[in-house]
Amino acid sequence: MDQKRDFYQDVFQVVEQIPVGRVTSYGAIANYLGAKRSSRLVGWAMNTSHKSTLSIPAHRVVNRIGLLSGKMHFSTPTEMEEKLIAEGHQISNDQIIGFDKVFWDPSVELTF
DNA sequence: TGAATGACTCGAT
DNA sequence: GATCGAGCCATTC
Repeated sequence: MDQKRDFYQDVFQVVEQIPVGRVTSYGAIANYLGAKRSSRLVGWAMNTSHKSTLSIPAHRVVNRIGLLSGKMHFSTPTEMEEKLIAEGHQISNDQIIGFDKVFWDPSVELTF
């Protein structure tokens, strides 16, 4: 399992690379890792990230439509949108407004 | 060991 | 254009 942990480490590293005021999607991270089909694993990585001592800005990671699908996994269901709002984002109906504008694609920004 | 689940995504109807 | 179903990979019970 330790080897599999590297996958999480990579996910965490990518999430930490997300600049403030920008967000990305699980599929984008999975695609960057070369496994866009493993988007679910990214979600699991976020779940495990909460256990990690590292502070993973999981609130900057949403599904492909900018919906806060994982807000319910935070300490409080509103913590995710609260943090996003604190970074200057606008949330409407648990969805990020202008998601296309704030979308941050690691495979493009990091120019792998 | 086997089966079920999950913070997703894409394709088909 | 919108809705429904199947797929994929790793972890957990």
